[in-house]
Amino acid sequence: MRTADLPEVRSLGLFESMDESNFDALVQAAYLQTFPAQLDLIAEGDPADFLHVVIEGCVELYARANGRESTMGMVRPVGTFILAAVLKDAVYLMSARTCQKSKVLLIPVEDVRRAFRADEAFARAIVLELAGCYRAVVKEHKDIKLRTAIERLANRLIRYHRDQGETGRVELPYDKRTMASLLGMTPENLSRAFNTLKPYGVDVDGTTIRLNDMKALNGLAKPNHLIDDRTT
Amino acid sequence: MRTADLPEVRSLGLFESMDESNFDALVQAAYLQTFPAQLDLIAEGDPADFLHVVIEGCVELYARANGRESTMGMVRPVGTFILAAVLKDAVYLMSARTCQKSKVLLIPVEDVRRAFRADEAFARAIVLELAGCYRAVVKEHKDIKLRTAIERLANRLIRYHRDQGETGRVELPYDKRTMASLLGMTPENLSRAFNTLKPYGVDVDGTTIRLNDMKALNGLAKPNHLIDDRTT
DNA sequence: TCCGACGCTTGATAAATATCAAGGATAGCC
DNA sequence: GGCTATCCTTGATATTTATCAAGCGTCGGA
Repeated sequence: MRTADLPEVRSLGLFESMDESNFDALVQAAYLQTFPAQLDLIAEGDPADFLHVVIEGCVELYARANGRESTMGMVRPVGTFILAAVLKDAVYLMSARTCQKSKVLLIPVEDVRRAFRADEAFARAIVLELAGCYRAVVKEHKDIKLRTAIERLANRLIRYHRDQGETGRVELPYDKRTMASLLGMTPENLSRAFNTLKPYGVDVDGTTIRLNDMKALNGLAKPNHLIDDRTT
Repeated sequence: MRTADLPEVRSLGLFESMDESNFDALVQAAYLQTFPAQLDLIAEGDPADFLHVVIEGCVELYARANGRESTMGMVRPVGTFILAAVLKDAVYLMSARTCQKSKVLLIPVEDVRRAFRADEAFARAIVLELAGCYRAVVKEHKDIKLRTAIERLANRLIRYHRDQGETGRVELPYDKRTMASLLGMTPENLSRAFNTLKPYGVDVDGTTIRLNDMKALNGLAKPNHLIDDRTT
């Protein structure tokens, strides 16, 4: 890795409490690479080789089965992916590809494990990151098992609205096809879901959504912090 | 905890590599309790107080939202639940109740965290358990996003069949209402799904299922080890 | 400027799944 | 034995979601 990138990486939650010498050793072995958009980084079924940390850009996690494909999640800075596979020394359960030009830190599995053993602060940070990812999937799973497609969309809009500062306008972070897959529906259905939400003050203009009646939208969506909050 | 139960607990994967004194301290603080069937152990939204380890019996994890309820998973010996909430010091995302009379080891959160800090072997065991739970949910999530209800049922039958020694007969481990919720469908739909599988050699007699044409069933189900294998 | 590719939308239809209502089997209990 | 509660199944129907096909708009390249 280039020394110019060191401070940036050092300040990430995952590494900031690490011992200096352990961090140096970890970084010595790691690669910080920039990938173009739409590039496949890993494929499900492959054995875990590197822990991936997204530094810039955005990475899509997706999975395939029976000829179908579904977006399982999106990783933005500063998030990791396939941490569980690395720790268990198992194969990847999901594939990953860049959505945009992205900078990714790649740390060989054996070095992650060595640092995990050697550095208590790193071990604790890893565990918190892992627990966070786990809880995120549980929430996704609750979302899809307990809500209809329209409720999922409504809640997602409310969530993005909050994330973006409650201005009455939401900018969709991904194209609609990706949004649809992430929400567990087809693109056609997403279009129709937006139409269904029109009476609740949801106006669509490309990737910009206006939310004109939060009260009505909240009434329909019934947001639940045990599903929609990302931080807890 | 009663001293009579000590060896049994000591031999669990989570504890067997622990230092003697650390194990003693942990066990000193823990409770081994037996609960009757259908008893609520924790409720989603409550702050994490104990790490739960199922020693005997069976515990159902479930969640509610918008007036709906869904079974999120089942924990059998020797599995833990709500480990992530304990480690993150957060609220539970799921509720839990016993399915049968069950023996559960309750370890106060602060003692788990202390042991995690003090004992490297315990920390590693915890991480492996957490990573395992995480991967299990990812698989559940893939199952529901990538398969139809009938495919989910077919694959579940194949999985139980393998677990039970491939005798051509499967004993359902839970009643059909619970199976339906676990598989993300209504009880009525489960009944119909069984009927749909009849031409594939699936014969239902109460909780006993005969699988008379594994080739046909496999052809329909297309099992995928990245979804159906529990160990990796 | 025109063209074509692409992403999105819409309509028509089909398939999957849920709901509501009723009926049967089974098991525990008096 | 008969009663009752519970669970499961079945049928009829409604709702939700997907599929297929076409059309519309935009954007970038020739």
